[in-house]
Amino acid sequence: MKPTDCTDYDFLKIEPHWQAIWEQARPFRAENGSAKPKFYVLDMFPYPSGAGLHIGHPEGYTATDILARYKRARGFNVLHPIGWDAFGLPAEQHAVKTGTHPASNTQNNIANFRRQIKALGFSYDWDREIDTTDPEYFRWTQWIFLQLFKRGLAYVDERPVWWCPELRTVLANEEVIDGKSEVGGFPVERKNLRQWVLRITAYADQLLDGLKDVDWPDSTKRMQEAWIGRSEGAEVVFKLENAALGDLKIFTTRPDTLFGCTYMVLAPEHPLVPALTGDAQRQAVEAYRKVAAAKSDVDRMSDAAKEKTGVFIGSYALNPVNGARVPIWIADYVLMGYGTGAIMAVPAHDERDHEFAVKYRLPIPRVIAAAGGNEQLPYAGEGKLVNSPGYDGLDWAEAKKKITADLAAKGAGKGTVNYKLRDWLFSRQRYWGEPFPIVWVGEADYARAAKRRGDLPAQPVTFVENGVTLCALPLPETALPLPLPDVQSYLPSGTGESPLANVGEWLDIWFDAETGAAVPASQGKPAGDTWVRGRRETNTMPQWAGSCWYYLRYLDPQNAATFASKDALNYWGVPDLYVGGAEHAVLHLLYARFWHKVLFDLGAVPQAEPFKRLFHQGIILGEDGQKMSKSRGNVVNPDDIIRDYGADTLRLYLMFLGPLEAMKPWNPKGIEGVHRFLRKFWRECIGEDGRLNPRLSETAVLSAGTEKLLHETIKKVGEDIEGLRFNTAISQMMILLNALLKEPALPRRVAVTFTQMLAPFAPHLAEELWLRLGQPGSVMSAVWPVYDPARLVASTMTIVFQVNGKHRGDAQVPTDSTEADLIRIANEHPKVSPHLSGKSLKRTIYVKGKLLNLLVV
RNA sequence: GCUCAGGUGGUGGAAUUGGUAGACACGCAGGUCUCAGAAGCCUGUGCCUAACCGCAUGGGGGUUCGAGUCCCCCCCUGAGCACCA
Repeated sequence: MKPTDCTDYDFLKIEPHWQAIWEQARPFRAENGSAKPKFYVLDMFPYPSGAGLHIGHPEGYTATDILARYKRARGFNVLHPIGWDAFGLPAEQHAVKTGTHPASNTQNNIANFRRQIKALGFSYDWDREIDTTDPEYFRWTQWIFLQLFKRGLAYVDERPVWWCPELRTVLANEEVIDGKSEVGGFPVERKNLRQWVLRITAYADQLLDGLKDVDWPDSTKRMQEAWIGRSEGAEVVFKLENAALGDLKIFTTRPDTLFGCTYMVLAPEHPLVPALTGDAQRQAVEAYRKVAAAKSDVDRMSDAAKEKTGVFIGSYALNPVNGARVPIWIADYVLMGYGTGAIMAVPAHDERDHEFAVKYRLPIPRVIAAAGGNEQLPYAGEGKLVNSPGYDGLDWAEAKKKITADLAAKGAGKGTVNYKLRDWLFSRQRYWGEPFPIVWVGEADYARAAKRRGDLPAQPVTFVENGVTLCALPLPETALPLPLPDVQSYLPSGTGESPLANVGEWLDIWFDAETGAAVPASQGKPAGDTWVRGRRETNTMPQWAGSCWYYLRYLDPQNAATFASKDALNYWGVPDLYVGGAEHAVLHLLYARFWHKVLFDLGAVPQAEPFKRLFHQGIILGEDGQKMSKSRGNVVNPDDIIRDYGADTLRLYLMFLGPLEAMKPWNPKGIEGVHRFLRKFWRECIGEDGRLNPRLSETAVLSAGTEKLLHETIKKVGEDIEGLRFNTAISQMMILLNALLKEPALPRRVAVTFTQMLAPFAPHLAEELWLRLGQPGSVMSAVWPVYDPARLVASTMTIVFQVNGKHRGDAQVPTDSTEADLIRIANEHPKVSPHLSGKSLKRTIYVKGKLLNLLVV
């Protein structure tokens, strides 16, 4: 290894020089099976968009890179990987437009991202690079899906999607704006399609409990808690007046208010509605249901904010606590997807019911008395029961328990828990995603296959289409990966299915249920009774799938036998630190936790939580304080900054901007400051002729104050890196450098130590100076400097003098000064004594080593 | 509407957790070098002052010898959630 021959700090020469060396020598390789302690630091891998790297990427990536380099210097075997979350809609849209395979566009974008990331000098282990669109990667995504499938955690259901008749395609939520397609502005409607759904709700409690064990930002934990939305209450059974129709089940968190129930509300889609509708009401009910059905959930919520609506449907239910006859309404403020889709309305003690009851003139009897005699309704707080025969005077918490128990004894209810969390809609009607390793077969064929297969779910996953029951038969694990077939057109099928539905040869097959082999149905049935007629699943997986488990593949990315070996899983475990944007606080981080917990239950991973410590880097705003966007023209391109100032300066500036987690504006002037700092240090080491600066000395020693500062800096920089406080670490190095500039000579060993501290932040410059300062090998393989605690102790201290709490002066005094000494010094102090003269000292407060406050009158 | 997180110089931000508010950097001003400019270097820079005094961490009140930091009320900004019964 050699340095460049630059005489000046020519970063355009120095940075590529070192990047070429790293490219060739691969010094950042993490070693599986090392005896060293491990440290796994993970970035959220990017979606390689056509726009290239955004300035927000290098922000988080620089932070983790500094930590990775620091940890290596502290003797850790560091795993610091990167890869590509490369399935996704933009690549597919590009393919539709250009007719080229999305893979080619994706590979181009990846090449550009890789170039940009390498230009920043990040110490990734490129031997572990992964790409979610690589069949050797998604083979394991499909494998994990099969594990979920086998455990009954995947099922199919008809679920609504956005369908645009004009474009003849389904649209993602983000492609629908105000009820119109984003492209073309055509009207869209809800259409029910067969969808895969993952039973994440089965893990609701575990996902909630696990949050206790992780070191995450509180806000993110709370968001996940709110998203899961656990709520305890009771399911209460109301008999219907028309007993032939059975019972009406409702969920409530307030069984203590049952005596205050004056009407019931069903969601408009509730299955009992048609049977409960009276002839006189039928027309109004039908009309209301139609309007509600046309609205999306989003519309329903925004409309609802304005005013509640509903219709009486002409039937009655019987309150199980007192037999009261309660009218049944439908209203769209009750959602079919939560609880039982039906509620008891207690207008006195629920704001929404109150608003509705006022509008439709329904009675509002009070059943909870507020403690302060507060008469205002609605009242949702605590209190004692009133107007509730048999329970009057009970405290509400007590009454909840007692009423629930009494209902249970009568078989009219039970305590129960509900969640806001819904099962995860896991399919997309798209081309550019992982195909489901599933073939749909007839019931009889499934039954035959089941005899030969041990990897089927306890209950078959079925779907009825045109009156025919189809069963989901998985590919055997040995038949994975199931790659995407080539298609003629990336346009959707026109029936709402993905473009895969157009590929007849791939779609309709003879399927060997034992081996997973397939031949086109057009070729006729091969010999042997393991062959069944099938149609492949045409949906693909959502983009979340690949990112749900990528942190595990990095442990052992080339393994062809399993997603990661047991040894690798045991040695590396899960990331010690995960850094990424807060925009993933719920979805990605919840989905990944869910998959990880399933893998844990399978015995496939050794720990229950995937991300021990999580950190969100803040958003970098444009110069104008606005969010960066092309339309505002305030986007900062990393390539430009690297060209003008170098990667080291960009890295340093991104970290100097402010606390990592803060949202902060980019300031093009501010970057000059850190660039000057690097130049200053270069000039301290290298003279104008390109040789070592004569200021460097083997024999010189620092002044006592600067020597102390050096040790303080070593301490602070190390601690700040561990705590991800890079802005203050940099400012401390600036303080030290400013002091070194004032020294008569610079001891070479100090320049060396400074280079080491700077190395994680500005690695190219540090490597260059390390060699030029005559050090052997690479700065990265040097052991991190240690500070001497004895050097941190000063012989003098600064004491602040206050008179009646006001700062009046300070003095340097020997550390062994007593309070009496200090009072004497204060009295002699030219700034302090005027405030003391002619007054009498009442009291002194001495904070040892810091401050003396003299109270006088 | 609800729940968090924040409001510190002209700007980005520091402040050992109750002990010198404004570190470090940007910007600005003056000086130095230069034929000149750029770069560099030196000095200054919260506000008000000639200086002292005084004032100052969104506003108001409180606790304390002492409050950016703790407590109460209000205002503003950002994020998330938003009929979940």
